[in-house]
Amino acid sequence: MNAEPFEAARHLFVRRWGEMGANWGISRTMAEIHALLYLSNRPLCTDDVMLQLQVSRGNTSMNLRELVNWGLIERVHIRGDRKEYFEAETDVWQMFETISRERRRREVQPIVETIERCREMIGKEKAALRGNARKEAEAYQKRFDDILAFCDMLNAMFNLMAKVGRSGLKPLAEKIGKLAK
Amino acid sequence: MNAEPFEAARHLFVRRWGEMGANWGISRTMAEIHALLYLSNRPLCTDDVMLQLQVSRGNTSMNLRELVNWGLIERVHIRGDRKEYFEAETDVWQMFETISRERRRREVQPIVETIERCREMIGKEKAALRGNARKEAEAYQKRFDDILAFCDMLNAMFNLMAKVGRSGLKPLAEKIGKLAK
DNA sequence: ATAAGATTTCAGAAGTATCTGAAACAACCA
DNA sequence: TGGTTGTTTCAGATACTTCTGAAATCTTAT
Repeated sequence: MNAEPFEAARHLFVRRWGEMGANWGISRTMAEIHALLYLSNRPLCTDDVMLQLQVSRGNTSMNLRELVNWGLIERVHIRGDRKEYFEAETDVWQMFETISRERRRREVQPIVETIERCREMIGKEKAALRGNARKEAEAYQKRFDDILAFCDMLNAMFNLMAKVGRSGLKPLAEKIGKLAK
Repeated sequence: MNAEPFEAARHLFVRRWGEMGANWGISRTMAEIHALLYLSNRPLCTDDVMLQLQVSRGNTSMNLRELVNWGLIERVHIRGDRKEYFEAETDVWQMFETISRERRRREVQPIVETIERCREMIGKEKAALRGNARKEAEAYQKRFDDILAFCDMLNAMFNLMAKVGRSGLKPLAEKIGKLAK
């Protein structure tokens, strides 16, 4: 029996996951490391990752740390071994919750704050305006408000999905039903 | 009255929208152009964009074309003017629908196909395996299946939101309720 | 203490993505 | 047809991101 019968499938998956990461603003290597750990049935150490992906120690170290910061993998210790090992979260709904929460906190929140600020800036000017200029101010406000409302709704949806999504559509429907009343 | 009372707010918004784009794998300039057009109450031409954002003609032309390809802006013609003008979609739910559909088609679909292929590769090997190796094959399949199931669910959610999201939570709840039955 | 093993850091190198500007092209007009 | 205006293209330049590797740091065992 081949010691690595799944190598081909794993390579394929790791490569694609890396490409996806690159498309979505996550470094290719970080995504590849994540894919590798997601598939692995045992914790891996820095050298395992270096060997599999052919990347440098420094790069591996930095990306592993970043993945730990994101909460997508954790450090685990193996008795009688001084090395640190890493293990990925394998519940995809938990992964979804983690990623969406982090990205919202890091990247969506600042935008929302900026847009609120933009809205206020227009609000202050509006009082002094008449006629066309006032109309324009209102149009600007509407555009900002539309985005803010959309963000609220999206946010609510993501929270709900993270909370009850894994158990299927039914509990989700009930929750939304209650919210919508 | 100042001809541009909203300049500050617009600049702020354009800058942030550009940063967001950069974070999410969309070129900063493309996102900035989109922001500019989203706020504008009239169609803008290439020179307007060049002037506002201080970017070259070539860059502007390429990014405008890309935005048209995405379906986020359209070309409009103004009578008696040979120049081409551009106008953004301003319905944020329509924007959401367009962006999520395009990104799924371009970026999620290939991953799903790859994972299905990975699953099959394992499936083929599995028949010949016994004991531990078989267990491992099943573990691999489970990981792939989990992601596929998650993608299906997410896909369904996005379709629903695109369809009924703009009218609030209530119709969404009803739709999901029906689906979940 | 100190030596060996493991990890982190970061300056500079390598690799990507994006942008510029000028030339080629296209559309229209007189 | 030739001239004018507007648009697209793309090779090379620039800017940005990611990676390497070796030195510094930390950790543990003796």
